[in-house]
Amino acid sequence: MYRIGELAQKLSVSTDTLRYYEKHKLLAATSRADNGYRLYNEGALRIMQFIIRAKAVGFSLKEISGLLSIKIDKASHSCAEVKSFTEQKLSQVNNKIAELACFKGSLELLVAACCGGEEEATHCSILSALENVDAIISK
Amino acid sequence: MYRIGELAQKLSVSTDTLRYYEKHKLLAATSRADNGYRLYNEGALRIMQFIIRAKAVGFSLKEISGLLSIKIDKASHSCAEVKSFTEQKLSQVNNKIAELACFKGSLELLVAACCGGEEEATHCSILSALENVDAIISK
DNA sequence: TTTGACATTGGAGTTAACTCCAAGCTTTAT
DNA sequence: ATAAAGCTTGGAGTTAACTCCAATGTCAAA
Ligand SMILES: [Zn+2]
Ligand SMILES: [Zn+2]
Ligand SMILES: [Zn+2]
Ligand SMILES: [Zn+2]
Repeated sequence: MYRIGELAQKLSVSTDTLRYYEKHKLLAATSRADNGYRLYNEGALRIMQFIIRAKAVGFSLKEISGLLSIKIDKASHSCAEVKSFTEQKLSQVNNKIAELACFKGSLELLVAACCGGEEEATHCSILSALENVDAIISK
Repeated sequence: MYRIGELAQKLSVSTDTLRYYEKHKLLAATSRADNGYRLYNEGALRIMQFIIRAKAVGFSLKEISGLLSIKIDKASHSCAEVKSFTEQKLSQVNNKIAELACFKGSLELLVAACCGGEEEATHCSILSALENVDAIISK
């Protein structure tokens, strides 16, 4: 059994994070010592690793909570369910990427058009593009 | 001069947004009517358009605030300054895209490996990948 | 004249995932 | 004996950009 600090160090997270996850029903301590200290077993360690990996893939804690309840009782859930969950996440990620790609494109245009010199910004194409609807397109 | 509701409608933003921007020093009303109503002139309209365009390009309100103070006194600032500001933003956007691309790649692997069938999720490759460090890589 | 639309203010609520804090235990080392 | 390190709790603070609210005032139309 690990005390909270040991588990935290093993996983490179903070003890606050562990307590936060407990408060938010993601992972409770396995038991408590006589003095009230939280104690975690290997199972808890593996669940934390699950959570950390799911986060690394982009799932939110709320979504991970959903995944955990499926994982706890796999027999009551189907592959279809898990896959559609994952596909939904993927499509969210794709949407965000598209939005950022749009930002990226605009910013690249702005950067390319600006001379970047040390003179006064009175003629700066970046500022005029933001002032003037078609400043970049019309060039 | 526009009242707040007129300007909001013209720009497709909420009146709350306009008041919020005022509170946060992005754009104050040009003046006040005798009854205390905010009044905005064409200059204010153009500044709002600047803000909206800058947002569309990915700048945060805080960053836009910086851009506005440059824009107000262009002669005291250089193209170099504006360009580096924009390049910084671009690099932030690129970092975010890279992170999301990483999520995307992992999620696609997960989705591809799962059969998506209606049977029990006991054998689901997505769940095992999240449980087991190398579940996907080892396949 | 009374409704309805519009405006004012200050301040609270939202979301996510922590992070920090104070006040107070327990344990271990010196 | 005491100090350091670790643990407990509840609760507040953080960030971004709004959004919503209540209580109240203004103005035009029917
Ligand atoms: Zn220039
Ligand atoms: Zn320039
Ligand atoms: Zn399957
Ligand atoms: Zn599956």
